[in-house]
Amino acid sequence: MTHEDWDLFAIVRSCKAATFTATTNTETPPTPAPNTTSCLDLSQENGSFSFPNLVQPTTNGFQELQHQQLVINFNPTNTTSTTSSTSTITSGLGINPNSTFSEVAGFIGQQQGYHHHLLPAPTNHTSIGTPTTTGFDRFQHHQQQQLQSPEQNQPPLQAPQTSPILSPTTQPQTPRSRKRKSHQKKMVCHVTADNLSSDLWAWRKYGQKPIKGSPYPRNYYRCSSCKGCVARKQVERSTTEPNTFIVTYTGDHKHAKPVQRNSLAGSTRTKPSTTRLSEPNESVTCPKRENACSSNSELSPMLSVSDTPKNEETVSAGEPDCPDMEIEPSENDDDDVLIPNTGAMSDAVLLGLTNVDRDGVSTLGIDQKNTSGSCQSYPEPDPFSKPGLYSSALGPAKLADLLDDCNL
DNA sequence: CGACTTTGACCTGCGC
DNA sequence: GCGCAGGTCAAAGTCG
Repeated sequence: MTHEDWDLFAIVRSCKAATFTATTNTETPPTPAPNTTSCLDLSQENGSFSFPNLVQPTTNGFQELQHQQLVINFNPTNTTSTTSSTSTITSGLGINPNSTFSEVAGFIGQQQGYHHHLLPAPTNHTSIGTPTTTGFDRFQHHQQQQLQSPEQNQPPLQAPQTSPILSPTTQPQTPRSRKRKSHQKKMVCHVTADNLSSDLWAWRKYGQKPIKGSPYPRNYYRCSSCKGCVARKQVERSTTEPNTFIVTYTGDHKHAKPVQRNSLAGSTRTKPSTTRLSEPNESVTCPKRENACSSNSELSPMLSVSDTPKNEETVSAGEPDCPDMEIEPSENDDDDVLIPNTGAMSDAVLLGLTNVDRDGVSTLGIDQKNTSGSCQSYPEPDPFSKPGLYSSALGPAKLADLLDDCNL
């Protein structure tokens, strides 16, 4: 398959439903039959599927946060704290923002059969049932909650600070802080290749490295919605579950969450066609950088997640975006603020990790660069790096073409 | 022209 | 201290 093909395929997939397997952990068993839900479907349910933004007229991230918080708040048992190693969070997949915990749980359960996600994992992993996009969002809120604990009911959503950017706390951004990521707070999400998604954030690839012990390279992305944004995302294919990708989010978004999926990302390549796949609220969309930054008010206090060394909190999201979220231990809780992204990433991205034949066969086709050490060669260029792939603002027409090309 | 991807080089943390 | 591996930078090239 050619590079092109792959790209197309990726794109197509990204437009198809996202399938999330609720793989619970790395040690997970065979990938459960994917719950196939199309993006469209998901978004249909009342903005469910965590595209609250898409559905609700949000002008900034606050509103979203607010309602998301609601979702999180309902969980009294949520013991996840910076110190605890386990917590259970359930959030609604396509759930009404005002939904109660039970509602949400029920919803998830019935909808995805993620019941098990509602239960704390036997291990130290935390399960979270979160739907798409918001797997991270929710997670984020969860964190926020934690942070806000006592003294603060501090309205995270409250008036945005004047300072365009960054909350003081989340401002590490020292030039080139090379702190070992492994020690940073991060969220690990396991998603299936089929899982497409809806990552509203705009990501820009800035590196790719072969990972020792894995035939698949790891791709590094940073948020491109806003210049100062330090949010990062790493995507790599699971060696044990070829069909599963491990997405790791680190850093903190310094701007409002885009309401529209990857809109722009500042790219001129992904020309939004006249008709967007997404919703109406474009005005609020993600921003071209300037806008985005200006509203970062929403940045709320993030919680440092877990610190239990070795005990990662696993957030199994019942949501497609992040069926399996793990909060990795971090040594430095202080400086690393974890920000959940919109959980899912586009299929294109995910798929990009490896070339996968249309029949699902992985072909390891990625350009590889070898920086130091183990060098593996990947025959083909990174498929999802092609312009327009990552940013998913494809117009229907274009999409149609692509689909056509893919014989889909 | 601006934003993106690619990719070699560089930097840093970590284990020995 | 050394070397490995992971993470990031930044120049070059591409694309719309």
